[in-house]
Amino acid sequence: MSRRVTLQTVADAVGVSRTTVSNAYSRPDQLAPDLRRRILGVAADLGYAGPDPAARSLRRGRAGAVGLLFNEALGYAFTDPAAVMFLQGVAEAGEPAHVGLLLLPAPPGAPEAPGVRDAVVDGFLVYSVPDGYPGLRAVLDRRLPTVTVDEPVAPGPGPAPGFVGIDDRAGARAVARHLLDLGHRRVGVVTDRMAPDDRRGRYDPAGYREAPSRVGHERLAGYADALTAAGVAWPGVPIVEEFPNTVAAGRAAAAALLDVADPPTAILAITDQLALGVLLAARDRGLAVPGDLSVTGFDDVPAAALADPPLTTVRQPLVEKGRAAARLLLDLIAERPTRRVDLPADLVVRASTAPPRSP
Amino acid sequence: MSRRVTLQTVADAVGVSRTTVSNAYSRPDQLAPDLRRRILGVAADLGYAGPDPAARSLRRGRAGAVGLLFNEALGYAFTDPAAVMFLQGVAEAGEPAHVGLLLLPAPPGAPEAPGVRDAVVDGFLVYSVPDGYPGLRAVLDRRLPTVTVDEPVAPGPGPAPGFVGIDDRAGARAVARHLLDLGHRRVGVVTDRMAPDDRRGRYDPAGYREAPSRVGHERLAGYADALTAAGVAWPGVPIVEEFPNTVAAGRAAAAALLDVADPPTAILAITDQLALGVLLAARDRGLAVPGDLSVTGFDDVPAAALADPPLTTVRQPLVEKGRAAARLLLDLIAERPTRRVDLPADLVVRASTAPPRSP
DNA sequence: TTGTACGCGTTATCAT
DNA sequence: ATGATAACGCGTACAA
Repeated sequence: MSRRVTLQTVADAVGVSRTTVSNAYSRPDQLAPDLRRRILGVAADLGYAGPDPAARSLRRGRAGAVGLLFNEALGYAFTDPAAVMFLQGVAEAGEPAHVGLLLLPAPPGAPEAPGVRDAVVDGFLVYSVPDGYPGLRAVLDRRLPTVTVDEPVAPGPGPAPGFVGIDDRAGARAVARHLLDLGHRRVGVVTDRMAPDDRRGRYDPAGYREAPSRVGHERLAGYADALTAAGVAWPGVPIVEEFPNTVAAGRAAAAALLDVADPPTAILAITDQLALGVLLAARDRGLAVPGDLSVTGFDDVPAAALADPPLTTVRQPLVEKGRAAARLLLDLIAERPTRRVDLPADLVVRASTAPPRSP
Repeated sequence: MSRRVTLQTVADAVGVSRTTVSNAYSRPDQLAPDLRRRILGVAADLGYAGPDPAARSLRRGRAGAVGLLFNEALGYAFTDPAAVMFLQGVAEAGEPAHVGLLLLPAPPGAPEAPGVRDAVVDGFLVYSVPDGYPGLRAVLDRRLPTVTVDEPVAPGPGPAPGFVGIDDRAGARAVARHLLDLGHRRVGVVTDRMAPDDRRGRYDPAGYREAPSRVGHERLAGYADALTAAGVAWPGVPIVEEFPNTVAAGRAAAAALLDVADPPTAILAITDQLALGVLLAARDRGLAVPGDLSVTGFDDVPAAALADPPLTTVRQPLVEKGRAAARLLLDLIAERPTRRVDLPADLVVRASTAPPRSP
């Protein structure tokens, strides 16, 4: 077995210095064109695959890629339309800058995050990962430029992370008020996991060991704002927690809300995915939406508009969120001045909401 | 400005050798636990971010990540449900192995593919990229373990690429035969780009400078098999080419097929996305599906079942394709024996097809 | 359990 | 236009 082919091998074969071969690849203008051709030719004959990216990255101090961390298993992320749209935005903004996107495996369960430690990247994008997740700590420990999305983090040892988010509370307030304006007073709430504790069932704000997710907290607070202002006792509104953020989970959570003596006339779901599940649960029980039950979501993923009936929800600019996050990170990496980005969240009224049958 | 903190800095501060500090991070069992704690403590005080991944990767010869190349701009890939499901499968299979997924920016337009050249990876996954694309050449030049999906490539200078695909021809034949069995004889075809030439409009097999995509070629061949066998003259069936693979493109392509004197009673779309667009084009013209027009797709993405009417199509196991591709690549990287993987493609009859109104 | 010595493959700098 | 030299930061025999 012969030794691995490197710049030196090629240099020796051509009879020039390593530097010249390097230039042939990385700075074509520093070279006589025909010498360059000769070098490339010999390299091809020798089976040289080009400058080693790891060595190159080590020497130059740049990686040409950014790492992405998700709050769930990677396979799941591609199941969540909101995450996919975010990724789309990131890709759109990153492509012109020629940066690769390194998706990191960091399941919430595993305390270690070897993928994060070994990632050859210039910075990190952290999507919707509440402070306290082990993978997030590993990211912060890398002390690289970092942007968190949706969930702000306590500043760590490294540079202060950038942040991109929306006004979840105002959005939630708007959709809850919409329901109240229609006349609803008996409402229920379906929420995704509120903290890494992985609880299911009746939500009880007390007793969480881990810090809650900002998004969950804010959306619930927005609902509370509106309901309280309308005289509906907020602790008293039934809230069911389920995960992950899927249609199936929404269906299950709605069951707990619906199968009681005096069911709500409207259900606020904290995400569209969950709301889609609530729609199914209503159908399971022969309940007409919005006749017997009004249902609202949050996010406005494409499926929301296509649902039957089309979902009243809160729109957030998901793709733009990805673009903004990527731009912010690129600015951070280039040491350009940056600022926090807050995107809007607007109520979108469609056909899944109507006045309650019996007020 | 002080010098950058490295293993050596920490070693000096603690009064041990570099090796020991390295072990503290990478081989905890080679160390007295309390010495390790002291080292880690000093490292934290010094602001040491841990072993540099580029240097580590250079030294060990492994990257812990695989590169992914797409046939379209990255931003677009997240728009294509089939691509997203593929990614989901890849992520599922890659996560247990702790491999990162490096999504590479390589727009078909750009002849250079710097992202590919600089990718610190152990292998490549190439999704649906026809031989001849510049980015693909760059991948092959890296001479790393590679798996191509859907489109086989001519063996290059490096190791022979693995391949994962489905029996597109059989699937296409089945769906075309289904239409023929229903009594259709006047059909039209809508296809995605057949080659990198980026043509739109009436398809003419001649005159392409670039090699055609295998998938497109095979699916058309499958249609031809069935139609010819039923006595329908294949060159004679109108075929319209559009791109990219989107609902909008399908709508536009269908218009060209429908707005003629003697329109087809059925349209075979080469992908579900395009078929969904055909459905829209039919609605635009007040044509009932399947009453006035039968429509078929290919892929069976989730939206196909949810369409109005639900789409008759050919199912391919998209997520499984991703898993298989990732497993194959991992095997290749580990120098385990591998084989080509062929997945099934099955006809799924739903409500978008029926006998023609007037035979 | 800890230290020594060397090499991983490249690019920046400066000289020629 | 080309070459010599010195980092870049780390892992791993091997010896102690």
